[in-house]
Amino acid sequence: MMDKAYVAGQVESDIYRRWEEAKAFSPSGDTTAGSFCISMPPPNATGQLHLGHAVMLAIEDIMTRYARLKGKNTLWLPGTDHAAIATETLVIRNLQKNEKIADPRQTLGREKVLERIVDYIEHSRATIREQVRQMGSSCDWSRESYTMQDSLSRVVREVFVKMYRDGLIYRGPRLVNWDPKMQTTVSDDELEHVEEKAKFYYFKFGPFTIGTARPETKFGDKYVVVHPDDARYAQYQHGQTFAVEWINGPIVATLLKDAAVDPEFGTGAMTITPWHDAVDFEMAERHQLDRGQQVIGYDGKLLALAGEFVGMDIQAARPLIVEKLQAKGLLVKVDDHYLHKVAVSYRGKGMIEPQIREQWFIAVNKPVSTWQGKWTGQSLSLKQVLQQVVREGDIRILPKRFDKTYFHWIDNLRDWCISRQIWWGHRIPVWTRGSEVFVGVNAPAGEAWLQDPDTLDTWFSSALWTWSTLIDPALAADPALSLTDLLQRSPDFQTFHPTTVMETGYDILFFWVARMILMTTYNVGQIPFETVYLHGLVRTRDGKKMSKSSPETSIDPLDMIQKYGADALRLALVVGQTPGNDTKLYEEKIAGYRNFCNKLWNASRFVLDSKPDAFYAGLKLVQPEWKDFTPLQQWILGELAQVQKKVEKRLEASKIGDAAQLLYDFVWGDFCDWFIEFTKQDLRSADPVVVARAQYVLMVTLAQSLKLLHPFVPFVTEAIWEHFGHRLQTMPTDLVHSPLLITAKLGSLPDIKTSTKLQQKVSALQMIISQLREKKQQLGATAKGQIYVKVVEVEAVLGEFLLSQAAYLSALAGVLLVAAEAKVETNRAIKISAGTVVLELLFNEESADAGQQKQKLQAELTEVEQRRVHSEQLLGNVNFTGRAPEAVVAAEQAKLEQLQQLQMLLQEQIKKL
RNA sequence: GGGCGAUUAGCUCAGUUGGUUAGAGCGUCUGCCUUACACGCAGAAUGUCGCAGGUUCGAGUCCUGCAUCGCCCACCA
Repeated sequence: MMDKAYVAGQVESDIYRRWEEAKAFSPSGDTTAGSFCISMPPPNATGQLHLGHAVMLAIEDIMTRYARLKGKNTLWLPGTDHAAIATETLVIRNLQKNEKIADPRQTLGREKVLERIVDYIEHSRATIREQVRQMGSSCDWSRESYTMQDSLSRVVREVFVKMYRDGLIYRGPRLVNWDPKMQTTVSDDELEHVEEKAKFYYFKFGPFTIGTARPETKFGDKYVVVHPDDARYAQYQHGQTFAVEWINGPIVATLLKDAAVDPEFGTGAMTITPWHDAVDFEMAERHQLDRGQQVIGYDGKLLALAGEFVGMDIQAARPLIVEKLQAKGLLVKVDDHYLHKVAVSYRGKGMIEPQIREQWFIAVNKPVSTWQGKWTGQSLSLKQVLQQVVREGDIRILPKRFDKTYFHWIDNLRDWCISRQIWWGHRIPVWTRGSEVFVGVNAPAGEAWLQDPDTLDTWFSSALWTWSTLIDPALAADPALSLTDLLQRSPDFQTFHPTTVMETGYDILFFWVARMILMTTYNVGQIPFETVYLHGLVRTRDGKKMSKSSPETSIDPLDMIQKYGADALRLALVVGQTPGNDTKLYEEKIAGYRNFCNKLWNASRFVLDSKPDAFYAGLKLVQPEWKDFTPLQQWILGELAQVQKKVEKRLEASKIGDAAQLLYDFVWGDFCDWFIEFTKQDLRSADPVVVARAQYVLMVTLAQSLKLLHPFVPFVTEAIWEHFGHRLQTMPTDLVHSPLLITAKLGSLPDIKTSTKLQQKVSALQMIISQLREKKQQLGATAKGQIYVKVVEVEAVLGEFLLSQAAYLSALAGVLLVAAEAKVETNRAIKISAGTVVLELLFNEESADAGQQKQKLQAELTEVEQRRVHSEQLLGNVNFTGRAPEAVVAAEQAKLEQLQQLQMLLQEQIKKL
């Protein structure tokens, strides 16, 4: 016997364990229906599961379970990311806070700090693993991967070496985004621009007046730049030199003309500081100038060049520098309300100071790729390959509009700085000894080699994720094998790459998705995935981002799972979720889907437990033929088949929310509210065949619904499935299935004929029932006893149908239906229009005021006439028939006929009164 | 500055290639513990579909402009 209510918390972990024990998450190995693979975007190995993860897991699990249901050889590969900067910062901060070590790097040294990080990660990875399980994720844990595991680290080094030898990775002095707080570089994409109100200063610079918001960088400036077409400066020549009295004394400056200067801004003249500004750096490169001098140190303090300001913090020095310039009579004016944006680090939120440093880069514009797509023979740059694979449709991005942002991003893409000055991560496989340089997968032999202290950008290793995780770790341990060997000999790679879908948040399209395409096309010669499904952000009810800083607005997925179950949370996250759009989540929504789970549970309870075991014991049923089913049974089976078709279509079109909604409506509406209620009538029958057949249809419909629902709500469906076992023994054999729902195949129900005619008849029946219920409720207060309904006027076929279903009609509407000939005591008439039918129903209620009645009817008549006229005009219009589809014309004609009929009926009645 | 998206019931959102009287859930109101479910059943009320034009027999849906909100990108020092 099933419990009265479904309590998710009591069964979920148990069910998950059973799935794992049955190894249900591993690929079946049967590739007849094709293979399917998703690489799980690795959550950071730090931290807790948040709603972003939850949406990702829900969507991917639905895709995965659906693939399994369709019999595909399915793999969803889980893993975690070492999250270099985030993790290192966190561990360092913990050491400072908990162990009072002021400067852990200094005190402990590289090895010890790394040990602490590894300890920390081991612990938090275990946590996140558990949390991923709680969502019901059916990923294959036996293949769990981690960016820092040996096999992946090896691949990282292989790729570095390959790209270095191919001339794509190089080292050079470049302007980088330096984060003085974290003491590392940050990539362009890891920047955030924050609006800030500042002062904007105008200074005399020789004959010019220049504008700047950063006087503290200006010590070494010796170039002033204007726009080539600026009439105000037409008298000066490009390259002309002149003497300037500047902050720390007289200098010789040079004038440059460059179109990058905006003549409208400030005075149209500026000085450049290549060492601390990206635009200036590019301008210096363009005119082949020297790169100037470093003014600000890596610690964010002024250097010797600043003269007496040396060692000062920028913020503190700025006003003093301005003061000095003013004293020298160089300050022209100050604009106090200057609004601009400053760059801060996405991770640490520290102010970014551009600096020139020696860094490792990947060249994106160098034409070297051997990409074997439709462009064999051409030599393409990495950038071009990135564009081609999406433009030519090898990779499809959902929603499509993100193509544009993607292309735009690529257009502006500069060489990717891959080195980071932190310790946690893959160390750059480059060793030096004096002037010797060694680049290799393993350390060079011999003494005194020093390895580059920097590590690689986290995204370097994540960019390899779709395939580095499919390489057999045992093979990767063999140094004799080349990267090509590893790929060719790893069965998982051969079976599952390119992966089917990359499902992730649109916020990391550039960080990650684009880089996977870049690194995979180049190093493997394959696309990493066929489709990119980008989900949106989860927001609060009023559209705000959920953040840790305001815990009262944010929802903890783990709390919700505990309270409402993982299934409810999954549905709440997925219904209404369309690719690329944000969704709002709030507790009532989750509660609503919890209710649905309970509804499903109870409907199942009715189906499975409404008859005692003894009843089933005596029952031996053969599979009924189509004609044996009652019209209502045929109807529900037809609806079910149709829903299945639609759900499959939506899922294949990645419309996950729509598919879920469809099933929700079918189960709650068609199945529970109507079919089960209709069926109660059959179950009361004295004829065991009638009862058995009714039970059969309930079972079949429920079983198939459970299969369809399983990807969305795996726990409750599996829990119900468990109770199916002993009941199914009495059912025809084609329903017998695997003991676990997770491994069941969807299949399709045999011999179902969906009929639009039948659907129309049933919806007419439903509409009449609804309207009778309403009428009954209206009369409820006054009417005593039974209400008699007489079918007076009805289109022949439909009328026949309605009369044949009279028992159901009267049961569900709570009215007693009498035969057409039966006497009716009083004569108050109401009309019910239902689809293409007009019924007149008579109630034994007190006779109403005739005048009032007439007035009402008259009003109705006028409306009907208007609609009739409109309809006639429409059909009379040539364009209408010329352009509209036939079905519309037919419908319009039917509507017209009906209106004409109704009009006559009304006229007759008015006459009678 | 450039690009993208959103605007439909009190709230959160559906609305397929233009086509019957624009839908759902939550909330509200009314009546029900009808032996699957009160996490429920039955019923009701609520909409100038952001604004202004245009195309069309017909526009929530297509076009133009405007407004408000949100996001992304960008080198105005």
